[in-house]
Amino acid sequence: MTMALSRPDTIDELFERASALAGQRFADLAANARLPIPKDLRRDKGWVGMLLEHYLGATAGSKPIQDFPELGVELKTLPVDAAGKPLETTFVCVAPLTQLDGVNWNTSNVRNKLQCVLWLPIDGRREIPLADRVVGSAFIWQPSAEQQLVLQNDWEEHMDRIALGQVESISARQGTALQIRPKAADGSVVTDAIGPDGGLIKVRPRGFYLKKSFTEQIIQQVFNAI
DNA sequence: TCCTGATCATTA
DNA sequence: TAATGATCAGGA
Repeated sequence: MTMALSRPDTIDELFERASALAGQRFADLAANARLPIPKDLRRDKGWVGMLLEHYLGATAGSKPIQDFPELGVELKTLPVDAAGKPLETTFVCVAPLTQLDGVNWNTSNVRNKLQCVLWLPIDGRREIPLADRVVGSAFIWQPSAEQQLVLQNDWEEHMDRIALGQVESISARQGTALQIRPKAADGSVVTDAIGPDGGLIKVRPRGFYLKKSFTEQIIQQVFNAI
């Protein structure tokens, strides 16, 4: 099987290409891409995401923008168990910790990234060898008005705390759909943030993540529609 | 058993 | 360092 690796010109083309991956084993996809397949994901946590980006023609890069900016689409793999429940939270983007003037929900990176997402469920069961796991059925999601409101409320609460210098007291338990957690290579990585006294302090970088309960609802809503 | 906090690889 | 792609794994 040969896949085109160019950038898709339309959302339909992107969706068709993603749909064609359904049922395919990682071992075969990796072989066709001439990509070595690791034993497990312990030291290659982003391997599946990178593999599928390759097949879908996403631009490799580290820019804080959507995967398919001309289509306005963000690609997210979603590891699920046998019942189709998410096994992991979903990283959205890095949380801004300084220079918050003028930052609001409508211009936020979170809103931009989540406006239109091509979800690609994948078998994430650790008891299955990585090579034998398969890709699931892709679907495109745009948040409902209700979901947007939940996300906005969470985002605003988190950003309020950050602006008040309380970033270090933000727990992953906070937020209905959107949580804030550390996001770094290790404990040595630090960045500037607003401290309790209003000055700059050094903290572990933080990221916005979608909680499993939220992505589970997204999957359920698609399942119910079928 | 599940979730939070920690961590891994890569690129620019 | 900061962004991308995320999953790991111990403690609650």
